[in-house]
Amino acid sequence: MEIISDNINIDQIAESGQCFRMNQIEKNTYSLIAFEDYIELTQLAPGRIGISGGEEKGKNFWEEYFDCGYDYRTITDSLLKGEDEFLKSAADFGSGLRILKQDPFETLISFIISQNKNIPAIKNAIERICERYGKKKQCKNNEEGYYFTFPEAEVLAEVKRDELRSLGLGYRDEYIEAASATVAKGKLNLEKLGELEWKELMDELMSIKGVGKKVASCVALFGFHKMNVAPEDVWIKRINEEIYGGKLNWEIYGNAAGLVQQYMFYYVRSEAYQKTKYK
DNA sequence: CTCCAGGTGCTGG
DNA sequence: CCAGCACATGGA
Repeated sequence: MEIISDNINIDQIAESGQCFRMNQIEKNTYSLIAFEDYIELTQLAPGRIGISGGEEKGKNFWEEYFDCGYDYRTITDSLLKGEDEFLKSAADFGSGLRILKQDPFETLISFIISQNKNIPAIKNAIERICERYGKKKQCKNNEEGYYFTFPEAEVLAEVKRDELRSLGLGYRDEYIEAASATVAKGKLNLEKLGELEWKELMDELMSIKGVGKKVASCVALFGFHKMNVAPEDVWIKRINEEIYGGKLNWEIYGNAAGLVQQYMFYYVRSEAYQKTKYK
Protein backbone atom coordinates (compact mmCIF):
# COMPACT_ATOMS: atom_id res chain seq x y z
CA MET A 1 0.00 0.00 0.00
CA GLU A 2 1.25 3.44 -0.85
CA ILE A 3 0.40 6.96 0.18
CA ILE A 4 1.23 9.86 -2.07
CA SER A 5 1.09 13.39 -0.74
CA ASP A 6 3.08 16.53 -1.52
CA ASN A 7 6.33 16.74 0.49
CA ILE A 8 5.22 14.21 3.11
CA ASN A 9 8.20 13.02 5.12
CA ILE A 10 8.06 10.22 7.65
CA ASP A 11 11.32 11.11 9.45
CA GLN A 12 10.03 14.57 10.15
CA ILE A 13 6.65 13.35 11.34
CA ALA A 14 8.23 10.75 13.61
CA GLU A 15 10.57 13.30 15.16
CA SER A 16 7.97 16.04 15.48
CA GLY A 17 6.86 15.19 19.02
CA GLN A 18 3.16 14.96 18.28
CA CYS A 19 2.92 11.17 18.32
CA PHE A 20 4.84 9.02 20.77
CA ARG A 21 4.43 5.54 19.31
CA MET A 22 6.25 5.99 16.02
CA ASN A 23 9.77 4.63 16.18
CA GLN A 24 12.60 4.09 13.78
CA ILE A 25 13.31 0.47 12.78
CA GLU A 26 15.97 1.23 10.21
CA LYS A 27 16.92 4.05 7.91
CA ASN A 28 13.79 5.49 6.23
CA THR A 29 11.53 2.98 8.00
CA TYR A 30 9.38 3.42 11.10
CA SER A 31 6.90 1.38 13.07
CA LEU A 32 3.66 2.92 14.21
CA ILE A 33 1.05 1.69 16.66
CA ALA A 34 -2.22 3.58 16.35
CA PHE A 35 -5.93 2.77 16.53
CA GLU A 36 -5.09 -0.74 17.74
CA ASP A 37 -3.09 -1.47 14.63
CA TYR A 38 0.61 -1.95 13.96
CA ILE A 39 2.08 -0.80 10.66
CA GLU A 40 5.49 -0.13 9.16
CA LEU A 41 6.13 3.01 7.15
CA THR A 42 8.85 3.50 4.59
CA GLN A 43 9.85 6.65 2.79
CA LEU A 44 10.02 5.33 -0.77
CA ALA A 45 10.68 8.68 -2.40
CA PRO A 46 9.91 12.34 -1.70
CA GLY A 47 6.17 12.52 -1.11
CA ARG A 48 5.74 8.74 -1.25
CA ILE A 49 5.25 6.48 1.74
CA GLY A 50 4.85 2.73 1.71
CA ILE A 51 2.68 1.07 4.35
CA SER A 52 2.91 -2.59 5.25
CA GLY A 53 2.14 -5.05 7.97
CA GLY A 54 -1.19 -3.77 9.25
CA GLU A 55 -4.68 -5.14 9.53
CA GLU A 56 -6.95 -4.45 6.60
CA LYS A 57 -7.79 -0.93 7.54
CA GLY A 58 -7.31 0.21 3.99
CA LYS A 59 -5.62 3.06 2.29
CA ASN A 60 -8.31 5.62 3.03
CA PHE A 61 -7.88 5.13 6.74
CA TRP A 62 -4.18 5.95 6.73
CA GLU A 63 -4.58 8.78 4.26
CA GLU A 64 -6.98 10.27 6.74
CA TYR A 65 -4.61 9.63 9.66
CA PHE A 66 -1.83 11.45 7.85
CA ASP A 67 -4.24 14.18 6.78
CA CYS A 68 -3.58 13.76 3.09
CA GLY A 69 -6.78 15.53 2.10
CA TYR A 70 -5.38 18.82 3.31
CA ASP A 71 -3.35 21.01 1.00
CA TYR A 72 -0.16 21.57 2.98
CA ARG A 73 1.95 22.63 0.05
CA THR A 74 -0.06 25.76 -0.63
CA ILE A 75 0.33 26.88 2.97
CA THR A 76 4.01 26.06 3.10
CA ASP A 77 4.68 27.81 -0.20
CA SER A 78 2.90 30.95 0.94
CA LEU A 79 4.92 30.97 4.19
CA LEU A 80 8.10 30.67 2.14
CA LYS A 81 7.17 33.83 0.26
CA GLY A 82 6.78 35.83 3.49
CA GLU A 83 9.09 38.23 5.28
CA ASP A 84 9.62 36.27 8.47
CA GLU A 85 13.08 34.75 8.01
CA PHE A 86 12.88 32.46 11.00
CA LEU A 87 9.50 31.08 9.94
CA LYS A 88 10.72 30.65 6.38
CA SER A 89 13.63 28.56 7.58
CA ALA A 90 11.33 26.57 9.84
CA ALA A 91 8.74 25.91 7.13
CA ASP A 92 11.43 24.89 4.71
CA PHE A 93 13.12 22.63 7.23
CA GLY A 94 9.89 20.84 8.20
CA SER A 95 8.03 20.96 4.91
CA GLY A 96 7.19 17.24 5.13
CA LEU A 97 5.34 17.55 8.44
CA ARG A 98 1.67 16.78 8.89
CA ILE A 99 -0.79 17.39 11.68
CA LEU A 100 -1.89 13.83 12.40
CA LYS A 101 -5.43 12.82 13.26
CA GLN A 102 -4.80 10.80 16.37
CA ASP A 103 -7.16 9.11 18.77
CA PRO A 104 -8.49 11.76 21.20
CA PHE A 105 -8.28 9.66 24.37
CA GLU A 106 -4.76 8.47 23.65
CA THR A 107 -3.76 12.03 22.85
CA LEU A 108 -5.30 13.31 26.07
CA ILE A 109 -3.50 10.82 28.30
CA SER A 110 -0.25 11.11 26.37
CA PHE A 111 -0.07 14.87 26.76
CA ILE A 112 -1.05 14.73 30.42
CA ILE A 113 1.99 12.51 30.84
CA SER A 114 4.10 14.87 28.75
CA GLN A 115 4.18 17.66 31.31
CA ASN A 116 7.64 18.18 32.76
CA LYS A 117 9.07 15.23 30.84
CA ASN A 118 11.32 15.07 27.82
CA ILE A 119 10.20 13.17 24.76
CA PRO A 120 12.14 9.93 25.37
CA ALA A 121 10.74 9.81 28.91
CA ILE A 122 7.20 10.39 27.61
CA LYS A 123 7.55 7.56 25.13
CA ASN A 124 8.82 5.16 27.76
CA ALA A 125 6.03 6.00 30.17
CA ILE A 126 3.40 5.47 27.48
CA GLU A 127 4.88 2.12 26.52
CA ARG A 128 4.75 0.99 30.14
CA ILE A 129 1.07 1.87 30.29
CA CYS A 130 0.35 0.02 27.06
CA GLU A 131 2.26 -3.07 28.14
CA ARG A 132 0.38 -3.19 31.40
CA TYR A 133 -3.14 -2.27 30.36
CA GLY A 134 -3.35 -2.52 26.58
CA LYS A 135 -4.35 -5.55 24.54
CA LYS A 136 -1.56 -7.79 23.30
CA LYS A 137 -1.87 -8.37 19.58
CA GLN A 138 0.14 -10.18 16.99
CA CYS A 139 1.80 -8.32 14.15
CA LYS A 140 0.31 -9.32 10.82
CA ASN A 141 3.63 -9.36 9.05
CA ASN A 142 5.58 -11.34 11.61
CA GLU A 143 4.46 -14.44 13.48
CA GLU A 144 6.78 -13.76 16.37
CA GLY A 145 6.12 -10.06 16.54
CA TYR A 146 3.53 -8.62 18.88
CA TYR A 147 2.52 -5.25 20.18
CA PHE A 148 0.31 -3.62 22.78
CA THR A 149 -2.59 -1.31 22.02
CA PHE A 150 -3.21 1.88 23.96
CA PRO A 151 -5.73 1.03 26.71
CA GLU A 152 -9.34 2.16 26.53
CA ALA A 153 -10.66 4.71 29.00
CA GLU A 154 -12.83 2.07 30.69
CA VAL A 155 -9.78 -0.05 31.45
CA LEU A 156 -7.58 2.79 32.62
CA ALA A 157 -10.35 4.17 34.80
CA GLU A 158 -10.27 1.01 36.93
CA VAL A 159 -6.57 1.34 37.75
CA LYS A 160 -5.66 2.44 41.24
CA ARG A 161 -3.57 5.53 41.78
CA ASP A 162 -0.71 3.70 43.51
CA GLU A 163 -0.38 1.37 40.59
CA LEU A 164 -0.01 4.28 38.19
CA ARG A 165 2.54 5.79 40.53
CA SER A 166 4.53 2.55 40.45
CA LEU A 167 4.83 2.89 36.68
CA GLY A 168 6.90 6.00 37.25
CA LEU A 169 4.21 8.53 36.40
CA GLY A 170 4.88 10.58 39.49
CA TYR A 171 2.37 13.22 40.52
CA ARG A 172 0.50 12.76 37.22
CA ASP A 173 -1.15 9.65 38.66
CA GLU A 174 -4.21 11.51 39.89
CA TYR A 175 -4.50 13.47 36.65
CA ILE A 176 -4.60 10.27 34.61
CA GLU A 177 -7.07 8.82 37.06
CA ALA A 178 -9.30 11.87 36.75
CA ALA A 179 -9.13 12.04 32.97
CA SER A 180 -9.82 8.34 32.47
CA ALA A 181 -12.71 8.34 34.90
CA THR A 182 -14.26 11.42 33.33
CA VAL A 183 -14.12 9.92 29.86
CA ALA A 184 -15.18 6.42 30.96
CA LYS A 185 -18.24 7.74 32.76
CA GLY A 186 -19.24 9.56 29.62
CA LYS A 187 -18.96 12.88 31.40
CA LEU A 188 -16.69 13.90 28.57
CA ASN A 189 -17.98 12.48 25.34
CA LEU A 190 -15.01 12.59 23.06
CA GLU A 191 -17.16 11.90 19.99
CA LYS A 192 -19.23 14.99 20.62
CA LEU A 193 -16.35 17.20 21.71
CA GLY A 194 -14.99 17.30 18.20
CA GLU A 195 -18.08 19.16 17.04
CA LEU A 196 -17.40 22.02 19.41
CA GLU A 197 -15.70 25.24 18.49
CA TRP A 198 -12.08 25.23 19.56
CA LYS A 199 -12.62 27.57 22.49
CA GLU A 200 -15.43 25.52 23.98
CA LEU A 201 -13.42 22.39 23.38
CA MET A 202 -10.49 23.88 25.28
CA ASP A 203 -12.75 24.78 28.20
CA GLU A 204 -14.14 21.25 28.37
CA LEU A 205 -10.67 19.72 28.31
CA MET A 206 -9.34 22.13 30.91
CA SER A 207 -12.12 21.16 33.28
CA ILE A 208 -10.08 18.01 33.92
CA LYS A 209 -7.57 18.36 36.72
CA GLY A 210 -4.06 18.27 35.31
CA VAL A 211 -5.11 19.61 31.93
CA GLY A 212 -4.04 23.21 31.50
CA LYS A 213 -3.80 25.39 28.44
CA LYS A 214 -0.80 23.67 26.90
CA VAL A 215 -2.08 20.11 27.22
CA ALA A 216 -5.55 21.14 26.07
CA SER A 217 -4.00 22.83 23.03
CA CYS A 218 -2.12 19.70 22.08
CA VAL A 219 -5.24 17.58 22.40
CA ALA A 220 -7.25 20.09 20.38
CA LEU A 221 -4.64 20.14 17.62
CA PHE A 222 -3.39 16.56 17.48
CA GLY A 223 -6.55 14.77 18.64
CA PHE A 224 -9.30 16.98 17.28
CA HIS A 225 -7.52 18.65 14.38
CA LYS A 226 -8.34 22.19 15.44
CA MET A 227 -5.80 23.68 13.07
CA ASN A 228 -5.94 27.22 14.45
CA VAL A 229 -4.69 26.12 17.89
CA ALA A 230 -1.00 26.64 18.64
CA PRO A 231 0.35 24.92 21.78
CA GLU A 232 2.90 27.01 23.68
CA ASP A 233 5.50 24.94 25.44
CA VAL A 234 8.92 25.87 26.81
CA TRP A 235 10.52 25.77 23.36
CA ILE A 236 7.95 28.05 21.78
CA LYS A 237 8.15 30.43 24.74
CA ARG A 238 11.90 30.52 24.30
CA ILE A 239 11.77 31.53 20.64
CA ASN A 240 8.98 33.96 21.37
CA GLU A 241 11.39 35.75 23.70
CA GLU A 242 14.56 35.30 21.67
CA ILE A 243 13.24 35.96 18.18
CA TYR A 244 9.89 37.68 18.38
CA GLY A 245 10.49 39.86 21.42
CA GLY A 246 7.52 38.31 23.19
CA LYS A 247 5.14 39.49 20.50
CA LEU A 248 4.38 36.24 18.74
CA ASN A 249 0.75 36.42 17.65
CA TRP A 250 -0.89 33.24 16.41
CA GLU A 251 -4.07 34.85 15.19
CA ILE A 252 -2.41 36.27 12.11
CA TYR A 253 -1.90 32.71 10.87
CA GLY A 254 -5.56 31.76 11.12
CA ASN A 255 -6.09 28.08 10.43
CA ALA A 256 -2.39 27.61 9.77
CA ALA A 257 -1.43 28.52 13.35
CA GLY A 258 -1.16 24.93 14.50
CA LEU A 259 1.04 24.04 11.56
CA VAL A 260 3.20 27.14 11.98
CA GLN A 261 3.70 26.23 15.60
CA GLN A 262 4.68 22.71 14.56
CA TYR A 263 7.22 24.00 12.05
CA MET A 264 8.76 26.21 14.71
CA PHE A 265 8.83 23.49 17.35
CA TYR A 266 10.41 21.00 14.99
CA TYR A 267 12.97 23.53 13.80
CA VAL A 268 14.18 24.98 17.11
CA ARG A 269 14.82 21.57 18.53
CA SER A 270 16.86 20.48 15.51
CA GLU A 271 20.63 20.31 15.39
CA ALA A 272 20.48 22.37 12.23
CA TYR A 273 19.05 25.30 14.14
CA GLN A 274 21.25 24.89 17.19
CA LYS A 275 24.27 25.16 14.91
CA THR A 276 23.13 28.42 13.36
CA LYS A 277 22.69 29.74 16.85
CA TYR A 278 26.10 29.07 18.31
CA LYS A 279 28.22 29.79 15.34
C1' DC B 1 25.79 14.49 40.82
C1' DT B 2 23.22 18.20 38.42
C1' DC B 3 20.10 20.02 35.15
C1' DC B 4 16.00 20.01 32.70
C1' DA B 5 11.84 18.29 30.46
C1' DG B 6 6.02 19.66 24.57
C1' DG B 7 3.20 22.12 32.75
C1' DT B 8 -0.26 22.55 36.24
C1' DG B 9 -2.37 23.77 40.63
C1' DC B 10 -2.17 26.54 44.40
C1' DT B 11 -1.16 30.52 47.00
C1' DG B 12 -0.29 35.16 47.94
C1' DG B 13 0.11 39.70 46.22
C1' DC C 1 -4.36 39.58 36.60
C1' DC C 2 0.70 37.84 37.44
C1' DA C 3 4.91 35.66 40.09
C1' DG C 4 6.68 32.11 42.72
C1' DC C 5 6.82 27.54 44.14
C1' DA C 6 6.04 22.44 44.85
C1' DC C 7 5.29 18.57 42.47
C1' DA C 8 7.82 12.97 41.06
C1' DT C 9 10.64 11.00 37.93
C1' DG C 10 13.71 9.75 34.33
C1' DG C 11 16.90 10.94 30.44
C1' DA C 12 21.20 13.15 29.19
